[in-house]
Amino acid sequence: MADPNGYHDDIEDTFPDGFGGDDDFPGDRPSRQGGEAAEQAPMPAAGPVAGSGIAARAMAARRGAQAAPDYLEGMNPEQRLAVETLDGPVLVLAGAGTGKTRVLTTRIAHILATGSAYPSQILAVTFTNKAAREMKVRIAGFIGGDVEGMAWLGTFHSVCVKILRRHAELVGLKSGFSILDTDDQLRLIKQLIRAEGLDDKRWTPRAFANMVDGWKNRALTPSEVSEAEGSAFAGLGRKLYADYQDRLSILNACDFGDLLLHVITVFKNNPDVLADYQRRFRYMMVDEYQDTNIAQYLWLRLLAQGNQNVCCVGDDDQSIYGWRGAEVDNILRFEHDFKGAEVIRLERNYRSTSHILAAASHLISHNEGRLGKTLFTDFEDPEDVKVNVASVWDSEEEARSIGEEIEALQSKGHALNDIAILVRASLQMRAFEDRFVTLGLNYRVIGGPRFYERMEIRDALAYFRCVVQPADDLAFERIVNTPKRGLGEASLKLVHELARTERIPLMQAGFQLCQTEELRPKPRAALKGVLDNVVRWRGELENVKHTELAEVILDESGYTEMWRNDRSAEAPGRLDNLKELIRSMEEFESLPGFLEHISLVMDRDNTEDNDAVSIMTLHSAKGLEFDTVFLPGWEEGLFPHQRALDESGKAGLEEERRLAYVGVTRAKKRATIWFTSNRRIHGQWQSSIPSRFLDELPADHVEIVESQSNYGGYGGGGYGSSRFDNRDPFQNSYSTPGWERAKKAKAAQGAALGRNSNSGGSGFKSARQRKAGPMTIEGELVAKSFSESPSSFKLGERVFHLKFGYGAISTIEGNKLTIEFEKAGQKKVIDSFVERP
DNA sequence: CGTGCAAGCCTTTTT
DNA sequence: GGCTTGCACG
Repeated sequence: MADPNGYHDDIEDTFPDGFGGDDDFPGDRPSRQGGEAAEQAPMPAAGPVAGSGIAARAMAARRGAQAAPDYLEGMNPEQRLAVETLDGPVLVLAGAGTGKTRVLTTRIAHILATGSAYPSQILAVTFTNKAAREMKVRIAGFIGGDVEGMAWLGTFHSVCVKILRRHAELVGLKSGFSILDTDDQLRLIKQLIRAEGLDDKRWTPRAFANMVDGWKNRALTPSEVSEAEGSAFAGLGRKLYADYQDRLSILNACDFGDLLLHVITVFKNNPDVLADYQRRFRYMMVDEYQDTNIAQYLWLRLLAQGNQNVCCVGDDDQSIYGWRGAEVDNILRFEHDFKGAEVIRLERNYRSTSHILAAASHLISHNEGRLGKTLFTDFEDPEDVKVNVASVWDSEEEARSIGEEIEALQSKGHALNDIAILVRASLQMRAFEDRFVTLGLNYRVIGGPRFYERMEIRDALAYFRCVVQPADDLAFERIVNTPKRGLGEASLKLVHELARTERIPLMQAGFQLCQTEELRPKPRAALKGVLDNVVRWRGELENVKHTELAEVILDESGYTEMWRNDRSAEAPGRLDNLKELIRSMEEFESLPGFLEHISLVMDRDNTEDNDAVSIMTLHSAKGLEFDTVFLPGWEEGLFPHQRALDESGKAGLEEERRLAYVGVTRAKKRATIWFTSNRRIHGQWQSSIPSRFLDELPADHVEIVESQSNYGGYGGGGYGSSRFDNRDPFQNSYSTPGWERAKKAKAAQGAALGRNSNSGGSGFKSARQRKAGPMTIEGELVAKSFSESPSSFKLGERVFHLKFGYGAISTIEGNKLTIEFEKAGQKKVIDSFVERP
C-alpha cells in the first residue's frame, strides 16, 4: 500500500497508475503506517522485476548456495515441491490433515525469503475470515510479526472490495458504496416484488435472492441471463433482477455477489486495469479451491492470465458448498485451463489416528467421481481407540450422554478446548447448550447467532450508516421510526413516493418534504428532528472521536433510552451488546472503517481464550481439528439432510457424505458418532432411522458402544442394562430395517461384551456387501417418515404408559396421542411410548 | 398510529 | 417449539 520507502521508485515503472500511493480512499483501512520497512528487508538490491530474469536467478543462486532454510525443515517431499514450485500454475490436491495450510503459508514465506516478490505483490485468497486470520498469524510467525504488508491476503470478498473501491465508477458506483447484508437485501427485494404487484408469499424474497445469487455465482449480469431462466419467477425473473441492480446502483450499494461480479465486469471492460493487477500480483494463491464458484474461477483466471503463477490448494473430498454455487469441476478444469500445470498430491496425514483415517477413507470411498487420494498415516494411537458409534433414545439423552463423556474426559485432564461437537444443523445445538448450562460446562458456539445480526446492533449500525452514507435508504428506513416517533406507514409512504419520482435518496426526500405542508405538523416535526440530527452528527464525523460520536448518536436518538425503558428480559442484554459494540469500535480508525469491516466480517473475533467445548456445524468445522470430536445426529433425514437429498438427489447425497468425511477427519484421537431413535423436529417427535453413513463405516475400525447414561426422561431413568428387553413392547417403533441393522450390529459387537445377543451376524459387513444397491432401499425408508404413518391405536382405546400409567385415548393426530390418564390427567404422548395393556 | 394475538413457516450450510 | 409476520382492534 502506501510505499513511502526506497523501493517504491523501482516498481513505479511496473505499476504505471501509481499503485504505490493512492490507497487512501474512504473505507480502506488507513491504519497501516510504518508497516513498510519490513518489505524491504529481503530485497537489498533491485526490486523484483517483471519476467523471470533477475529475481529468478537470484533466487536460484540463493537456493543453491545454502542448505534448505529452516522453514522447509520437516516437510515431506510433496509438501516441499508444492512450496518451491513458484513459477507456473500449480494444483495441490491436499487431503484432510495433510498440512495444506502449512504448505500455503510456507510457500508465502518462501516467496518472501527468496525475494521473489514483495508482500504487497502476493495475492492470497481464502473463503472465510477465520482462514485468512489464521494464515496471517502463521505467516507472521515466519516473517517476524509484520503481515500488514500482505495487503492482498483475505477472503475473495474482502479483496474484491478493495479493488472495487478503486474502480467503483467503472460500474456506476461511488467509492464509498455500502455493502448490503442479507437482511437489507431481502427487504429491498420485497419492495421490488410488491412493486410488481406479486404476492410475496407465493414469490418469496428469499427465493428471489437465491436465484439472483445463483446467477451472480455464475457471473451472469441481467442481460446475460438466459431467456428460459430469466422467465422464472412469474416470468419476471430477469426484469426484477435488472430492477434490483438498478435500485442497488441508486442506493450506491452492492450485495455480496456484486463484489465479485462488478470486479469481473471492471476487468473485462477495462483491459488496462486488468493488466495493472496482472502485473501487480506476481504470485497468486487460492485456499479451499474446491469451494470456488464460477465467478470466482473467472475472476482468478482473468488475473492469472498474466504470469500464470497461480497455486490452488484444495480437496475435492471436502467440497461441501455445492449448494452455494461451488463447482468441484473447477479442480478438473484447472489442468485444462492452465496448461502445463503441476499437480501435486498431498496424501500423508499428520492429524488423525489410523482408525479415524481408515473410517473416514472407507466412508468417502462410497462416493463416485472423486479424483481419488489415498491418505495414509504413520500415527498409531497407543490407546488404539476405534471410532465409536453410540445410540441413544432421543436428543436429550444424546446431549446428556455427551455431556457426561466430556466431564469424564475433563476429569482425566483433557482440555475442553480440544473437544468439539459438530452438528449437521444448527437446530441441534440448543440441546447441547441447555444441557451444558445446567452442567456448568463451559462451551462456545461458533457461527451461532451472530453478534452483528442482533436487532439492537443492526439498529445502531443503521444509525451510523445514515450518518456516513447519505444515500443509505435501507438504513434510514430501519431507524426512522425506531424508537417510535409517530412516523407511521402513511407518512413514510409520502417520503417514499417523492424519493421514487425524483430518484433521490430517502433522506433527501425527507428534507424536501419537511419544507412543504404535505405532512401534518406532528410527523413533520418528528421527521425533521431525525434528519437534522443525522446531519448534525455527520458534521461531527471529522471533529469527534468515532467511539464518542457513536455514543452520542445512540444517546441523542433516544435509542439507548428506548431499551432502558424496556422492561422485557432481553433489554439489559441488549444494552450490554450496545456497549460491546462501542468497545469493539475502538480497534478501528473511523466510523466508515468500522462499517466496512463488519459488512465483510459479520463475526466478531472470538478472542475469549478460556477453556471451552466448541459447538459448531460441520460446515464451519472445516479446516479445524480437535483431539476429541463428537458427531451427534447421524440419522436419516437429518444427516444426510432430507433437503439435500430432495433438491440435489445423488449429488446432494455425495455432498452430505463429504460433510461426514469432513466431520470424521476433524478428529485427531477420538471420534464418537451418535444417533438417536427419536428426535423432535419443529416440535414434532419423530422416530428416526440410523444414517446410511453408519453402514459405510468399516467394521474393523469402528466400535459400537452403549451410552453410559440412563434412559431418563421417559420412564424416569434406571432401565439398566436390560433396557432392550424392556422395550420389546414397543417393538413397532424399532422394527424398521434401519434400526434392525444397527441393532444387529450392536448385538454382534455386544455379544463379545456379554450383552444381549438375540441375533447373530454382522449388520455392518452385510451392509457393505450390498453396497451396489442400498440407496434405493433406504431412499424408500426415508420417504416413509414416521410422523406420517397413522397411529395404529384407536380413539377411546385403553393403553398403558410407563410413566403415566393407564388411560384412555381422547384424540389422535398422526402419531401423537392425547390421553386422559387415570392418575396423571391429560397428557400428549407419542404412540410408541404407550402399549396395549 | 400503536398494540395484541393468531398464523404460518422454518435455518442446512456463508461471504 | 419459537420466531416473525399479518391482521384486527383500541
